[in-house]
Amino acid sequence: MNYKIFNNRIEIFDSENFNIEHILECGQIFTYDKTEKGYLVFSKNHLAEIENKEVKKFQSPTRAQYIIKTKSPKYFVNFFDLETDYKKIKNEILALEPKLKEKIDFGHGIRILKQDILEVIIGFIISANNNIKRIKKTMSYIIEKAGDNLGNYNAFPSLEKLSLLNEDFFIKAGAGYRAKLLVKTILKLKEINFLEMEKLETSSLRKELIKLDGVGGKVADCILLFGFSRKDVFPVDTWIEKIFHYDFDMKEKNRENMRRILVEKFGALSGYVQQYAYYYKRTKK
DNA sequence: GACCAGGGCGGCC
DNA sequence: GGCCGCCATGGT
Repeated sequence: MNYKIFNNRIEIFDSENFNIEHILECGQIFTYDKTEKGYLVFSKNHLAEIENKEVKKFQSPTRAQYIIKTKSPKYFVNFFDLETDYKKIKNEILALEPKLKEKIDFGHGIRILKQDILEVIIGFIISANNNIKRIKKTMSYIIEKAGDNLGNYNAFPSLEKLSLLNEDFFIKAGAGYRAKLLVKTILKLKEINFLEMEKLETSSLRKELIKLDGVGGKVADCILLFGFSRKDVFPVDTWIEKIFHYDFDMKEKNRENMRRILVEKFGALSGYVQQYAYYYKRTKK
């Protein structure tokens, strides 16, 4: 993608394949805030401030569309997946299923973030039978109360710090009945070698993730997609279920069966398709 | 005051 | 194995 990297910022010139609202509001991340100028994004101990310059079409194409202000530009080049060619991905999806054009056009600026695995695991355990506003609120409570202060913001707590928190803390954070699941999983995570896990193929890794408390098939798929960057998964939630019945006019009721059908159809493109479909269904009107 | 939210779990058959 | 009721709680 067309971008330039400096020592304290990244400039983005491609508004067709990068739209910060599409990226952040498509439900893949819960650790961000909307501001007057744009967005603040938190990941591990890093912070990025994204400004939309809203360049008009008749203005010079040498002017940046977005400016990502950060002390960690290299980290966010990887985080925002800037080296992946999304135009190519969209064309491959359309070749497979032309019906998806409206959904891809609607969320054309989506990019699948490369998030920290620990944050994704915690976030998506909280996500079960929950809504995004409340998930965000719970996550920011955890960061605010348990993360190291780094000046004007806090880092996401390390596994060590998380393991010091009890069920009562997560209930206060608003996690509800998921609080005890979080405590159990955090304890299990301390025994896991993440580097070894990353070597596993998707189906084996999925089975390992499901062993964690609060992680079933759908949450495992989200962890695989957003944390392990595996694109050969298709998380089926209540919104995808609606699309499956309405847009695709299929009568299958079992989510596990829907998942199998969708992954079989879209293969290595599944994760991308899921994001375009989800964002469209949840956002439009 | 229902109904819904990026579902998972345990009990029952 | 599949089905079903329950689970906390804020948003709408």
